[in-house]
Amino acid sequence: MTQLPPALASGSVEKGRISRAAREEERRQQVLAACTDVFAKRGYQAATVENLIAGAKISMGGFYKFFEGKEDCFVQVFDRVVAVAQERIRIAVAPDANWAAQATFGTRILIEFAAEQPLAAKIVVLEAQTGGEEALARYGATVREVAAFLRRGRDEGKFGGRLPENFEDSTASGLVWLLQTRLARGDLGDAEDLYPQVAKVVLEPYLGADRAQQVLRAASDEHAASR
Amino acid sequence: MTQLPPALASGSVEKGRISRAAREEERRQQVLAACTDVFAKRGYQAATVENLIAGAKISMGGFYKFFEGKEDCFVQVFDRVVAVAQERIRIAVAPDANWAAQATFGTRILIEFAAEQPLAAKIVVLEAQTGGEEALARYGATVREVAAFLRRGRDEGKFGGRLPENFEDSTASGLVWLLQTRLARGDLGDAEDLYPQVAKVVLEPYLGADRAQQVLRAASDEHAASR
Amino acid sequence: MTQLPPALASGSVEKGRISRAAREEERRQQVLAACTDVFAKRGYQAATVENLIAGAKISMGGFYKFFEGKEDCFVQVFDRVVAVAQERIRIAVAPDANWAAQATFGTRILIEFAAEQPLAAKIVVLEAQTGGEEALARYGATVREVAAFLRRGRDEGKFGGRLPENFEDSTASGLVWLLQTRLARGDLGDAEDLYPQVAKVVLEPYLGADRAQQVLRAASDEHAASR
Amino acid sequence: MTQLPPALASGSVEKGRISRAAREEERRQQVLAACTDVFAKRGYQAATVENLIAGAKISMGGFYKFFEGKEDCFVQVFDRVVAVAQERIRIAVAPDANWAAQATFGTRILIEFAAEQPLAAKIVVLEAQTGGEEALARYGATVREVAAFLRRGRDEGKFGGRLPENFEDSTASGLVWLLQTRLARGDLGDAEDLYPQVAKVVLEPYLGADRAQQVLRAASDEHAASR
DNA sequence: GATGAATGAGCATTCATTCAT
DNA sequence: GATGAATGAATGCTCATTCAT
Repeated sequence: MTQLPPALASGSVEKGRISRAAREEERRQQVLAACTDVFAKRGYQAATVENLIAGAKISMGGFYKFFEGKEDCFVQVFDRVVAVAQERIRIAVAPDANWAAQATFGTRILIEFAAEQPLAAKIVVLEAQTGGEEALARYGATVREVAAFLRRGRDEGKFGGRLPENFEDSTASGLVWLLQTRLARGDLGDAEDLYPQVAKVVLEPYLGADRAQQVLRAASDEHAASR
Repeated sequence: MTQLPPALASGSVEKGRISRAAREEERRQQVLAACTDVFAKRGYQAATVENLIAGAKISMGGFYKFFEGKEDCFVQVFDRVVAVAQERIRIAVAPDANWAAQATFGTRILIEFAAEQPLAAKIVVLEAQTGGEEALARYGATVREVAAFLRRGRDEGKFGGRLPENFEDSTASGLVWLLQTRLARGDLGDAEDLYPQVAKVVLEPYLGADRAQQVLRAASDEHAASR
Repeated sequence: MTQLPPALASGSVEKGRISRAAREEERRQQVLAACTDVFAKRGYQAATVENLIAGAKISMGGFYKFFEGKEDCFVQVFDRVVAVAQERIRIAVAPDANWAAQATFGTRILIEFAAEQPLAAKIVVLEAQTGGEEALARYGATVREVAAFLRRGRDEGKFGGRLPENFEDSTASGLVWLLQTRLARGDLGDAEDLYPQVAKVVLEPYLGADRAQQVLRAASDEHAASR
Repeated sequence: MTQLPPALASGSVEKGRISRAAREEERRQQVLAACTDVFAKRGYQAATVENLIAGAKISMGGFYKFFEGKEDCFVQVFDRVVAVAQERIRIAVAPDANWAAQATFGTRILIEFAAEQPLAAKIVVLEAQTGGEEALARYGATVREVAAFLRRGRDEGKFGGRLPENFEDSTASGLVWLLQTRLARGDLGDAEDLYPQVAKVVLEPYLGADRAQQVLRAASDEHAASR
């Protein structure tokens, strides 16, 4: 099943409260993870609430305690997947690194995430298209966030200036889709091979082929060394 | 409305029969085109049979004469879009040209097709994901066909050998998605800018950066000259 | 079952059309009549759509062809009952008669109607209270119509002037309720006894006790003579 | 909120027990009063148990300690409203007074009660119709009780003999409905005007117009004097 | 053959009631 | 004892498919 994020805050002392709140949060994450899988396997439209409660092992009433309805459930699932991915990147990427390093590393983390949790990735990329208005809005917002990051790359290299206006939007959604399609077929092992290819597509438009190559090689060495 | 392919064979002489068969085929194409738009605009799941018969201006009974059901309708729509695209490529691309030329030209045709008929493209790339088992199978088959063509590129350049097994599958679906996302936003005008970028992604892995550049430039010149 | 109104227009000649339109209208009236009974017997809230389709012998789909939903069904039932009662009164009461005669005769018709179709009466008086917003609005409008007629009685006698503003509203709903309660118990035979009592309550406030008595006696004689 | 009846017996001495039993009874009355309002405002069917516990400020478990279920809650609410009204009448009406005096005074008390607590009145007259079998039975029983009292008026005047068998049932429920409709519109101020009219309807059938008038005038004078 | 009215299985959602804590 | 989270049966409604005309 789609993995859980590690409980975030855990410094509390008082026992009873912890246990209650923590167990609730854990349950919530379990439910969201189970729903992620159900949505991913059946598709947003085809997944029935009955499928969801069967998958999450909650009752009908429990479902409507957690969520306002099926669409709300999907939106929360979507948000959780995005949040988990963002958290992973936040933890892994040095905030004071330069753009190229952040982009390279972020790409790697994303690919690894998608490789580990293809169903979660499917939610964000594919099912969001049929998950109702709210889900579409979230999808758009997420793509814009990624695009906004990429756009900062225009200041990095001499090639940024000549790019078309919406270039980053295409790159952002195209890349995620690339991952998704690939991983949905179960080729998780290829993720490692895929990474340089993807990173190259990200970097080249901004840095040019030569510097992109340099950056990638450097990152690769560093990664190998850190093992 | 999504455009019709020109009637294929038209060398027949006998008048009554022709007229009958031709009119039926024309009607069939009209219906499929109308259904393409309905599916694209509403999504496979949300489109009701009533929407389809309203869009195609046929009766309920007529619908079930043409199609076995809603899913069959979608599959036929899907097949028709693919067939039309293939026909266009078949007509445009010289069958005895080398692989690089075919790839370059085919890419251009595909991009132009998607730019002209974004709704049809949406059917193939997006809605096929929620169009039932059969549709998914066709989607997979289509991607594999494209991938099979690409794979022949491995014999062309010295770089093909080191590519991962499933490399072409990713490229195939990734590229189509790139188009779709871009065109769904209404940026039809950018298609022209998009083409070299896409073609580069297709050619480079097989030919290397330098020869890819050459091929593209040559194709571009030829295209400009043919105008 | 709650009785049907006689088909209204019947002078058409063309056979096919008549038959079609007439049968549809007849079916419609049958369905409304059956729904009237179901709503009356179970109450608006307790009646399920399944009860209604079982009672009207239509399918689920048929129900939603006829009605937008359960509330719409109730509103249409309500409107039909009111329309039938109004039609009866319109036919029976001479339009150029004076107010007292109209009131006397109208009261008789209403009582007879309620005696014949207690379930229909229950719809208008009781169930309308729990039949949703639209039904409540219709109820209010109907009561106001009756009240408006009664109010014209203020010009007839010397007593009208001293009546409180909302006097007619109370009288209107009170009287119908009186009928309903009485008839719901199955005492349909008493309707004959009830009539003079009710008419008296209607007339006295406007005409005074003496003239009310006169009018009633005259009406009674006329009615007896007409038999 | 619907008012509470004064605690009934209070002659106990022992402090702890009193306090315990009294507090429980007080709580019970508070809960019933709150539920009265919830049922009256939302209607029996629309009121959810959650609404009731929110209104009565008790817990879910508490609710099922007090009541067997929603219907039982409604029945108890109904019974309490009837009991309070009866208690008021019992206190106000001299038990050895003649029938006419009791009827006149009782009518006044009832009207005043309905004017003060329209929501409570709504429970008895309107919502009881949709409050389930038991509630309907109680409604019938209550109406019969009132009718039984009225029926004793047949011995009082020379007119009682010719009245139809079920005359009193109609009068009883009709009158209460008259009040309800009137008060539901918010015309609480009119209650004073309404009283003579209602009392007249009650008395006349038994005493005849003249004696009814006398009795009413006498009661009116007495009432004025007692102020 | 062609039509579109009729069918009814299936779905999302609500809420009275129970029972573990 | 008191609490309120969990349960799941029941309901209003949609829509793919059939079949009488």
